[in-house]
Amino acid sequence: MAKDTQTWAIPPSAPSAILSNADIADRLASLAQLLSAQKENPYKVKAYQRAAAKVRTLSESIDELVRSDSDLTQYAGIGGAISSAIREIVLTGTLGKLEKLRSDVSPEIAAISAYPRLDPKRVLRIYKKLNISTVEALRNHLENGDIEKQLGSRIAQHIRQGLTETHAILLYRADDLREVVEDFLIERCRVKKAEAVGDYRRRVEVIEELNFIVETDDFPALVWKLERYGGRTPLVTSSDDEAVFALSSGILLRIERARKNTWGLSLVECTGSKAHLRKLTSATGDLKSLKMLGPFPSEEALYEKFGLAFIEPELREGHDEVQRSLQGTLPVLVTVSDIRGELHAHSTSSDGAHSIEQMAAAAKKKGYDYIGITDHSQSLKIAGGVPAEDLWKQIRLIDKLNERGRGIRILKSAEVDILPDGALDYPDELLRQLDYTVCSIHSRFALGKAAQTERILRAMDNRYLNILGHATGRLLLKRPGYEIDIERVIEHARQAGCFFEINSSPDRLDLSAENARRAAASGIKIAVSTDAHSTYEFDLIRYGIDQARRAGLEKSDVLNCLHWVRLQRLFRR
DNA sequence: GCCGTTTTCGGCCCGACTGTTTTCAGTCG
Repeated sequence: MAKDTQTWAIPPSAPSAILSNADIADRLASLAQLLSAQKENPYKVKAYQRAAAKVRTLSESIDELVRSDSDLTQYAGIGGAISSAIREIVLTGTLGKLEKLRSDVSPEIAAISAYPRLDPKRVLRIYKKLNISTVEALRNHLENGDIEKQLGSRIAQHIRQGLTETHAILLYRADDLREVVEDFLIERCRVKKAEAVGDYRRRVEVIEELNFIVETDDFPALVWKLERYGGRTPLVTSSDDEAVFALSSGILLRIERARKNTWGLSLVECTGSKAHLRKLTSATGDLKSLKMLGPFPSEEALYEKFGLAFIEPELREGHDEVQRSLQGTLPVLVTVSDIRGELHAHSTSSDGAHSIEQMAAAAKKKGYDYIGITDHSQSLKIAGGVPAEDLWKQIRLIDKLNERGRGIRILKSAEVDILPDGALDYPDELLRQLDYTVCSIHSRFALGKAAQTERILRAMDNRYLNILGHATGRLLLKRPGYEIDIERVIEHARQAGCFFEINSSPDRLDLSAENARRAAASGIKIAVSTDAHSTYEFDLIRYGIDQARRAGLEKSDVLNCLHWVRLQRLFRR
């Protein structure tokens, strides 16, 4: 459990006079917070928040940039006013506007501003509801579950993230961060080799710690340089060949020293989960003592030595992969290049950014054979849900487009809302005209587990339900999904001939790898879909494939690795 | 407050539903 105020151990060599990017970002975020509490123009509030987030991602030292008179408006989200504010922070150590606001607001809000990630409006709501007035009480009510019980999981999640010292990030953010840190290690720190390992390499969907192994002759010099990453990056712990830093972006950075002739061994040690490594050592013996048996310059060399087949990083979670590696029965994991088409994509007919023709052209460019257009159905007004009569027209339009032949088949479909009573959001005679459907829940998340499960089962009883979209509705780091009895849903899907999807949107990744593994174990094929709302989002398929691989899925487990002809048969119930 | 090749001003989703904080803020994609 994170402590209230954690003071990182900063060795005397650290450049403590220099403001870190995190220090600067915190002040901008605090200002945003107080402006929001004052009911300032919400776009101004957002502008400060965006600028704070931008500052957190930079590896350059903002402090140094200011002192060398660099132009900060080169960064997106930082304009004239915020650039001046940053200059003031760096050169005077304080921000007049922020200090003034702090002295103007109530003591409750002033106290909240020590936690820049908290939304003061939400906190004040909680204060009122629970009749409390301090951050300490807020923390207590969070820990004993009152906040979740009385104000819901979304608010509780927000408070939890606002009060804790480290802040997990989504995998796709970690991808950007990995690139920036790796560049810094190689270009600025001059390490001979660097490779990301740990959860990141296993493609875990939420990252709390970014791990690298590096090859370097001078580890202390590397630590010295990393302490200057982003102006100043606090060193949390260090030893002769390992160091942990607290990055501005909120997560920890762990650097471990590896050596050329045991690089493969280090990769294995630093990539697998604890459960995996426990099982692995039953085949290899204690990994630490393997150094004597080496060299192991590559993972392949190590696996070969112990008669193991190569275990893909995504599988190293401690399920049955070590055993299957020994038996030579590991799955051949699905890859992005196995995907033949997209089964979940939106167009301008509902809330997408591009037309059906543009989406089709982009899908073709990706080498796909088919693309299903799954615009929202009529009930989902907020997302421009397509009225029934318009869907009839869209069906005829797609028929025409397909007649003209564009080198890609456009599938007639819809993302059909599953209504609270389990009915589908279009009449059967219309659904019958579609090539297939994706059916999803977008409302009434709080029905309760039993009712929510029944709702889905009833929807599956409709023969026009083909794929259950984002089955649990989770949004990573924002809200847990609605509660369902996943075992019952999987069993019902199996009997009814329904399929699931892994929604590749980086904040959904729903089904989770765990649920996808269960579904596949029941013999149910899974669509790996992007839910693209623009042509750019087709590339998110990578994240869906990551999770599919973590679930151990092979090409034959994935619906959209099939030719349309084959798929068409599976969709007829 | 930031941004821009249709814009240097007027945008920056948004509209219906939910639920209990009884009058509107939070939420869904």
